[in-house]
Amino acid sequence: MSELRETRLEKARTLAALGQGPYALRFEPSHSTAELQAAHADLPKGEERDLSVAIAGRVMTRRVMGKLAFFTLADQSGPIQLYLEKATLDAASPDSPPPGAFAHLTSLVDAGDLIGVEGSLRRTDRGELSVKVKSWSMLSKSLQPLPDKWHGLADVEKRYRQRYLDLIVSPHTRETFRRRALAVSAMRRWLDERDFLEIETPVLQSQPGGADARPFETHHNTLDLPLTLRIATELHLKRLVVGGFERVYELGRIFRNEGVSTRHNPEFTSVEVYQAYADYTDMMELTEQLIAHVCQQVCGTTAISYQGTAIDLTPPWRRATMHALVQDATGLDFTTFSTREQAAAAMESQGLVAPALADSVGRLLVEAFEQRVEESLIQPTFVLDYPVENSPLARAHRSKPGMVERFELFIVGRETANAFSELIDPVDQRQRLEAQQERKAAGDLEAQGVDEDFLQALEVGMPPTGGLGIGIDRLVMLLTDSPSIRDVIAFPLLRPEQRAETRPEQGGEG
RNA sequence: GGGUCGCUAGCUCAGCGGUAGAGCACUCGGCUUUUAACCGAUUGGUCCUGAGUUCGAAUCUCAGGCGACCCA
Repeated sequence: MSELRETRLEKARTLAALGQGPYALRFEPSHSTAELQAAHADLPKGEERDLSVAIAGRVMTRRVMGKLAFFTLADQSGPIQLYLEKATLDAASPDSPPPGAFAHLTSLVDAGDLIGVEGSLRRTDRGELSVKVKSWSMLSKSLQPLPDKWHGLADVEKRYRQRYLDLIVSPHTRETFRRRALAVSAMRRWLDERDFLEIETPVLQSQPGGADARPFETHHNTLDLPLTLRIATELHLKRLVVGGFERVYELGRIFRNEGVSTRHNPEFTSVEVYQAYADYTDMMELTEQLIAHVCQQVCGTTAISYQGTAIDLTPPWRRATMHALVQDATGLDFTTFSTREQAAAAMESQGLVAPALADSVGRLLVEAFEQRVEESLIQPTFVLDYPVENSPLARAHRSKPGMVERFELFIVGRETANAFSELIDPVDQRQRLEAQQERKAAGDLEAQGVDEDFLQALEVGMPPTGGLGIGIDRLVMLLTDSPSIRDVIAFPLLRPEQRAETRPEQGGEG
């Protein structure tokens, strides 16, 4: 409450009068708490090491008992105990005005404050390595109380809205974002070492493309130009391959104007990788090597556990065609259907739904896959060979009519990566995009349009190329055992909270 | 878009028609080996918002807001 805040403001004023900020310019720690814990693990109970260390961090808990006090101070690396003795502190700071350095420390420092301390090391009789403090300084006064020290922040909404509090009190949350950073940097390093160049492509585009999704719309004022945020990086990265970059990638933010769920956030991160003179079988190898490497770097193993299920990411991974998987699960062999009606009737006989929007045998095959197979693919599985109708940017299969050379990677029942032997024939590509355009005109909001500039690039000649996209957020969910995508996005999209002061004035009736 | 559940003190929660509660945090007092410190005292509320039912609503009803989960 504001009374609590007022109390802390008063303490801040008192600190200022004592020459203690309360918002310091800088402090130079000599160690992190984890370094101290590691370096002095051998210090026996009740003994001291008379060296001088300086550490900075946030006061997490306070235990004051008369002329002795224990604080827990946490920096990024973790906690350490402060051993605060009145006699030691007062003797080391004789110039401190009454009632003395110890009293100032215990009465003006609250849980949540950032302080710096200098002192020696001591392991207490109870075995806790502690900094025996000789002097201290206020680095930043907190005006807000910390969440419950025992229960932490249990309210998920508060954890997302006030992620800073979640990070302060939840080591698990900190570890999740540390792992995310490790995963992203391991991925970049792996690609860089193999001569892939990361090249940034536009987020603002006049024509969205490269995926089936609804874009966010915006506007450029000076050019008076309607623009959309990118829904994929595909079409620009391919232009770069046309331009002669044989190995390119981009790891960055993608925006899709769709719903929010445990697996979807309107802005998310993908990496797309393109390798000239390669096909989708090369991309399968690249995918399993890359993801296994990242997993090894982040988790120290490729045999992990996700929500209680053991997942083995050690290559090689299972490969199966969509046809075979659907046949195993439903008994239906989609290669034998020549008309949509035939396929739909067969599906319905097996209790599957054949929606009207799925207007071809191929689209029904995908429907059957989604209804009966997808969620059962727990261990990493490459699902091969998709119908051409659903894959306007993938090249026709070398031996299977009506299919394209495409795979999606499924892990724990979720699509985690998507790759093609890229379509490089500009005439075929134009027909495919025009078919998309027709669907769009017929009301399919997610269908793609015809990107003339991209088609012109293809006409200049694009080498045979393998392309791959990986959903970083879903991969990080797997590597951090997180059940929701919001657990791996520091600031997930939420509706703005309606605050009292921003509420509209109560006026006339509705 | 549909369904279920939730929203009460700074935090974690109880209360489920009859004076708004507990633990922690805060404030004050005590305490030199604590680590959810302890002991004692105090303080703290738009019970998410609005309307309705009722002698009386945190509690029941309706509408709305925000969120979680499931489904599409």
